[in-house]
Amino acid sequence: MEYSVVVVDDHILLSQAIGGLVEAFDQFKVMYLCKNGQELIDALQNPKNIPDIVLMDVNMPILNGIETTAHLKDHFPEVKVLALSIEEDDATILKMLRAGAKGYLMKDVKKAELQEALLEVVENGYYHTNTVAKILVNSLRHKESSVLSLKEREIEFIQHACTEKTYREIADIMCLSPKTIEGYRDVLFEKLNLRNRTGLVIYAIKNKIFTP
Amino acid sequence: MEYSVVVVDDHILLSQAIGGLVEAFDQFKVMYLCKNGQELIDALQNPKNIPDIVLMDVNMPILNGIETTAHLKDHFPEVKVLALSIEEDDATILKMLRAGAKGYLMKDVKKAELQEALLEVVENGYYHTNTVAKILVNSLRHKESSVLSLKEREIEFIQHACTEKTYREIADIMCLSPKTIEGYRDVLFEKLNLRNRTGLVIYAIKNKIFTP
DNA sequence: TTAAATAAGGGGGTTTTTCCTGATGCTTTA
DNA sequence: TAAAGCATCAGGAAAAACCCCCTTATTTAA
Repeated sequence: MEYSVVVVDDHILLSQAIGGLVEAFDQFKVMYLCKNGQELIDALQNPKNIPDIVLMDVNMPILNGIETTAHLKDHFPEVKVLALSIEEDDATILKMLRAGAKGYLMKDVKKAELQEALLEVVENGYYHTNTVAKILVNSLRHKESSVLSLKEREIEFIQHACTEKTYREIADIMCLSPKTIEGYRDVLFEKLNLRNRTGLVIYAIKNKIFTP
Repeated sequence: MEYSVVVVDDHILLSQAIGGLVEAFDQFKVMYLCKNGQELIDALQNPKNIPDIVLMDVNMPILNGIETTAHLKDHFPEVKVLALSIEEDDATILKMLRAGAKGYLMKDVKKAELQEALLEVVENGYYHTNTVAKILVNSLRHKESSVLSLKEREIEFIQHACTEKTYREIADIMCLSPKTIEGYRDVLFEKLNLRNRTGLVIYAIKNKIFTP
């Protein structure tokens, strides 16, 4: 019995290449390729197009891997998502797993490991490398820290702080007193252990709160 | 006659997958794969390992695509480098071409275009997509602006400015007077049209002078 | 071989940021 | 219902950042 696989990746060359690898595995067969999450969801409207496994990239235009995975968990829970990405930061991996991915592979895995991961996922329902396991354990210790505990208004402020605006200007835009803005800043410095605005900017970019 | 190809990419799965695609082309054969520029250069010490074409990723640890390409231009000019990357920003593409790459492919090209590019490179010596051609034209108009006209010392300063250090601390590290550091800053603000340090940080990240 | 560009440094003043402590009112909750 | 939590705002001081205008060598280039 062959398991069916769909590859979702906005880089066509890569999805074709990865598809080629999967085809080479006896137990697996590529059904089709998608350029983004929306294409996949559209395709799944036809029950004939429902695969056993989706090999999903994380960064995609239109509908990214996280949103797409969450959608699949709700509407096609029988489809197993295996994330495959060059993103290595903890926050992204956690988001993906929380969205329902059964495993997370860095793109620097070897061919054999891809095959093993695919097999594990169809047979046991999940596959996690040591790296990912460590991140999971860590995330429990630091319990939902950093990004996840930031409030909406704070995130909005951070995004403005990543521009050339002064705090006074940010206050005007957010319709708050400059002193309130300074309060936000002070709380964030304390909470995130930062010394100054430059640190905040770097933090925001690292944690994808702001994208340059 | 078959042309020999070497794939250099730190993501093993990708280099294997791309290698698989290349193998499928009648006219081309994969000699071996490398995980970074250093591995490639080491391998080339043996004349038997010199390929016709190198398919080179840009972002790699140890020795990146730009440095590696520059080294090949000097030491193995007969080897044709075809860049293959997800990086799409003008500065990177220009650096790569200036380093001696014969073409630059985005990773979202189709299989057929990869084959065409490979053929063009061995037959005509170069292959450029419309996108890349446009960037080249543009770069002539804006003649070497921005990043390229920054001096070594300025770049070093910018990288420090992207941390939480104060200017005084940066001055100590760079063994310069704080006033000189302020001079660097003022010149950069003027040259790059910025208002404050935050702007400088964002500029640095956008232009890959600093990577968070 | 002058002139221009570059690199390093400085004086002094203004603005912004940073760091305190504390106050008000509103909502949640024990 | 009293306490606790939270968002909002304030005053003031000190530090850092920003801005302009300037000097002195050294190197480069016309």
